[in-house]
Amino acid sequence: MSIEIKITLSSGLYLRNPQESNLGKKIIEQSINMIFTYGFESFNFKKLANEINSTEASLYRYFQNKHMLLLYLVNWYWEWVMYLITINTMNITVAEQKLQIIIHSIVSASKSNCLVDYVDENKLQSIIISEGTKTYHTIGVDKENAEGFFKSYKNLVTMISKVITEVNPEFKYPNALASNLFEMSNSHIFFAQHLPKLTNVTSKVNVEGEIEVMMNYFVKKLVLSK
Amino acid sequence: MSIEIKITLSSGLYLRNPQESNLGKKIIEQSINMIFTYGFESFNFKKLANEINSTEASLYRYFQNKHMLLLYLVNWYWEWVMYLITINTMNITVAEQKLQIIIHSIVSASKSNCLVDYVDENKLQSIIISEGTKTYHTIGVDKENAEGFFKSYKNLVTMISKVITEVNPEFKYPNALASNLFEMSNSHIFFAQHLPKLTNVTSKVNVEGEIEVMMNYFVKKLVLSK
DNA sequence: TTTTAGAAATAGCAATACTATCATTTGTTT
DNA sequence: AAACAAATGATAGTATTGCTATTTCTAAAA
Repeated sequence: MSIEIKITLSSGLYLRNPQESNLGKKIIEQSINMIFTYGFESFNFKKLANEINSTEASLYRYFQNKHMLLLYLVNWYWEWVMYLITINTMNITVAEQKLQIIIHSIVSASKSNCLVDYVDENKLQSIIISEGTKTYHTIGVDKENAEGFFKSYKNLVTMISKVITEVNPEFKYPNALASNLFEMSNSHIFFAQHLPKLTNVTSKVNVEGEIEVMMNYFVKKLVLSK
Repeated sequence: MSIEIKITLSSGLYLRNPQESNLGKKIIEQSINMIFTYGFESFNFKKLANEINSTEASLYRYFQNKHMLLLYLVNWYWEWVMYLITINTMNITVAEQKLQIIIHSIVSASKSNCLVDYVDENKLQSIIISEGTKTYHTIGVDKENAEGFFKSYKNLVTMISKVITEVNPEFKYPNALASNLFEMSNSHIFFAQHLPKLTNVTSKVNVEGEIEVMMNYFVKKLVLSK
């Protein structure tokens, strides 16, 4: 017996809830592996179906297409980070300290214990870093936003921005800083690995640690200095 | 008669230099129009060929594929911003002021006078905002980086980081801030239009102006405050 | 036991992402 | 003006992708 935690995601993201069947869980598990390994562009439902000994048609019963599957994974991640922040800041009263924990949660989300066995948070974070912004950099962004497909991200940013405002009610750009912290974390983990000239992270062994220090420094300067 | 300025781009980006023929120029001009209008995903060489009364095969003689064409456009933009910064800061000696001009150049690149008649800088900036990061968020990023396909971006960031260091030699993250300024500008122009909860830009009429103010504020706090 | 929902098997189709070949036009050199 | 090469066009073809549809099988619920 094990405790089963379910992340609740907008039902518009899928045709059939993948959390509620074996095949669904295999789709999530193996799609994470394949997108992680081969990238989103060369990933498709035929290859995934082969890998899990299912058929293309079966996968299309769960997700409209691969874009929706990616959107599902990305929403999962946003909810996962939200969950991490919520439990890690639960007993913290000092806003400043909350913000530090938020930064740590964003940068090191994948280092946390796994929530469900079929989701590899490590690979998932890597997917968000490389493919995450592709979910909204599409021609259909406004329609999908209206359908609530980015709600988890907006909630996350709203929540972080509230803590920023708690730290400094005068600060004018809490939402912008909140989204920037998330994007900055992703960008610089990617840059450190692939385009090191675009960052100042030098260590190869403790990329996340260095980025956390940098982001704390940025936040301190921006929100705390007068 | 007109003065013709050519932007020099790495020859690895194309098979045949599009700047050196009529067809080449039409490819650039019309691909910008089509990617701007329909997005990169639903853009392809067959549609482009139809639009300019050419053939698919002819386009493939200029670019290996549509990804390389996008990379070409993005490199063009990076060079264009570099050019703008260079001429706008030419006679400025105060580093702090240079940095302000850099921020203005990044945010309002499209507002500047056109360099060549077949490139619509306005649409090009919009493409960079929506599709730009897709050029390096691919499985082949390391190989393409080794071939120098991101050199223009790295040069731009290096150049900006030098000015940041000039302003404050103690500042530890000049490269990270430089790339972040560029990405932040793009992100928040996009967010203001499509996902306003992720930013604090409220005006619909002067998005660029507000972002410029915000970025100047960030830079001031980060680089100038002690 | 019947019903039924989910999944597998199979087929097929339109679009995409190319590649190859050959003919034609255009521009350059002599 | 003739000869040549380079660029482009026309046409065809292939493998893969992104789906949809239909029919069969299977296992669990009523």
